Amino acid sequence: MEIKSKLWIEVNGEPVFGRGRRFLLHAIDTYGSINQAAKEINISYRKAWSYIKAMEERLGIKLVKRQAGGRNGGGAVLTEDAREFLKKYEQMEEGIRETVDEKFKKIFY
Amino acid sequence: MEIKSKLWIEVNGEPVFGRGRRFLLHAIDTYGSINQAAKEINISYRKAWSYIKAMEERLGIKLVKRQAGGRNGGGAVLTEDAREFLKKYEQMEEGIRETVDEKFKKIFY
DNA sequence: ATTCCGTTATGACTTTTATGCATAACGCAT
DNA sequence: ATGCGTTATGCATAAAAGTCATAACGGAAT
Repeated sequence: MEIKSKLWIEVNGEPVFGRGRRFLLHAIDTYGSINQAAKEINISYRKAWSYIKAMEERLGIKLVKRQAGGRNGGGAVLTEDAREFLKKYEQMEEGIRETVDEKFKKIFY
Repeated sequence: MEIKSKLWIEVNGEPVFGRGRRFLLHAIDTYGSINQAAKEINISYRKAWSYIKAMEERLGIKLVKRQAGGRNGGGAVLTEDAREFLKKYEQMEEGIRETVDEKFKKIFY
């Protein structure tokens, strides 16, 4: 038996950001490619792409600058806005899970 | 833009308890009927029933004593185990949402 | 006994959501 | 021109969630 917690941000009742999307943006930042990033975090490119599309639409912010074609086939990089958002979210998340786990152990064991 | 958080318990990777189920058990305790409880928390009887079934199977604990037929058509009451579990979960949940909301405001505003 | 009532119990269907597949378009480098 | 690995999407399929209809129950009133 284990405790799980989830944290996400909504806009107009629609989810726009959570742990999965955080991993995705992070991986894009690392690998410079949506495709590569998706593989790395074990989701399909299709899904990654849908995530990004939805995030950008709902947030009204451009998060990923993409280029199809060109040297190495193209790629993707995070915008400054994305980096800022990511940073805030990570701060947000930090400590929450630990708090939850602690509480769980204290009560259920 | 708003923050959302969710807390739930899993057994073997399967969810067994969360806020919705907490409301359900609580309502059953109050109304003495799954049917009535479901209406009260705005879910279908079918869903409520599925919840209970899954919880009991996965937890391996009898949570709701039911009777079909009889005076007033029957009804349902929580077992002692259910009450205990509910109590622990509520302790668990207490304070978490507040912590999250606070953190969110501090960072995003 | 028979009927009535509100309940539990489930199967079957429908709708929605998520996932996966196939394919087009891109543009630099060779 | 051709090749390469990428982004970009429509479309089909699968899975999950939700809805609907109906059976069975058993005490109480008739």
